[in-house]
Amino acid sequence: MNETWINKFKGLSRLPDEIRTELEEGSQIVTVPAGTQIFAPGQTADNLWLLLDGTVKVQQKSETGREIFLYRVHAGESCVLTTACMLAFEDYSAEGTSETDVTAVAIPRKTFDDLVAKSPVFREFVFTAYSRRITDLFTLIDDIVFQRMDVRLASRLLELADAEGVVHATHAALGTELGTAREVISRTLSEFQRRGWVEQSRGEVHLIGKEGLERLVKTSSGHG
Amino acid sequence: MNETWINKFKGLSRLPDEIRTELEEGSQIVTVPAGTQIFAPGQTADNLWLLLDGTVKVQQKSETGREIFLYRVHAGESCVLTTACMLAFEDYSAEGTSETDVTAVAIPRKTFDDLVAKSPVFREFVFTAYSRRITDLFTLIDDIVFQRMDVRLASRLLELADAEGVVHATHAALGTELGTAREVISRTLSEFQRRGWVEQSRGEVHLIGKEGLERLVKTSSGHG
DNA sequence: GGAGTTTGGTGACCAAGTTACCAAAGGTAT
DNA sequence: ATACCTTTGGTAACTTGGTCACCAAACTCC
Repeated sequence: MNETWINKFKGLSRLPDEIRTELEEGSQIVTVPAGTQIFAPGQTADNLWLLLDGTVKVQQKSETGREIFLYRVHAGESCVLTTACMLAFEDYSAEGTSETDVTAVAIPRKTFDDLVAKSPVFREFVFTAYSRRITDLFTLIDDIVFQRMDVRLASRLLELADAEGVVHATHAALGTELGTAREVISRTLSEFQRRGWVEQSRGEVHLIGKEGLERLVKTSSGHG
Repeated sequence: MNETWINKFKGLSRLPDEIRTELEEGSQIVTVPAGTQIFAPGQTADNLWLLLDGTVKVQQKSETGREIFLYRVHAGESCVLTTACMLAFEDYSAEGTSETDVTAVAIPRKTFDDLVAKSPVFREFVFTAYSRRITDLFTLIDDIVFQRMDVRLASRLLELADAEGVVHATHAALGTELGTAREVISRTLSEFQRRGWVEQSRGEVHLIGKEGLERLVKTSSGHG
């Protein structure tokens, strides 16, 4: 079982055998239930996490008590923000929480440091993860500044919908995801409902006209 | 001369002598005039730049043609975004331009990779730079989402003022810095003028009542 | 079933972004 | 100098989004 997880990570597939062994033996598979705080301000992170299963949501708490969603870490990705803490000894104000039950590989600082020193492939993997996060944040900033709320909400609903086209989230939660107020979500969802794109029930949004939402997103993002 | 620049970087002061030598001999001091594009989408970056003098402004161009300022690299800091490109072979949509004449140390990819492998101190320096940028971006997002424009403008004016308290920038330029429209800057500056905090002339804002601006910033940021 | 909590709805209001102009200041060619 | 163009800044009307205050319906827990 231990020999297979590395293949879940594209950037690690080219690792030479001896480094693979070191990585496998120097790390540990862990599981945490949904809703666990993985890292938080003031908390020392001693492991780099590579997600095998589940999702982790990273959000920023502002001093005024409000929150904004920054990004989501999926299976096959690394939660590189913990390394920021781990290696740079910097304070950060973001926190990570498991949204689902999560299985992950925990790589302790020592193994991490060792592998970065020894393996060019591992180095590249880590730097790629960093730069992906940075470019993701650029995209987020662009979105926040230049994109209309209705477009952002439509696109997020499409992302969050399950196989049945249902989004399990309260208006308040969607507000946090997009860094806006619950009222704005309520307003916008009413409008979507009026247009026949969604139906609502407590804690759920049913997408019954995905085409409309998709059209809104397509015509407004990019060069629309 | 070459032996002194390393001391400008706090994180590098603990470098052992042999690594210092390798860094000095494997890198090069370069100068570029104000207004030069240091890196840009689609352009390969082959060097990590450490700024000795001057400032570099990093901004994002959105597909709609608008721009938003992301951060400014000062002397004593590294322009780590180029490494993102360098190591991760990722597309990014941000571009860097020298705002002033700039002197920098250019570390070629090979030297960089070598030093990351060999030196724990250099490794920490690089990861610290990355995580500082990431946390800076978090702060920026927080600002954009939760802070009022007048507070953001006041704080930016105080940052950009020269020794005489004069900011040399057009309303449009300030708009780009803050990711807002020129009209909003004009409006807000008129209000600042009405309150006796600034005087304006073409391309310049004179801060004549810094206390007012500072008070506005202080009472509104953090727990105000 | 009653009390408290969570979730969603609404209206009024304010802040900020957009659109569409215009005017003033500066630069340039002749 | 003057006519022309470009850059910069001003303004009004309007739309979108965020805030505040309050209420009602739905769920939970005794």
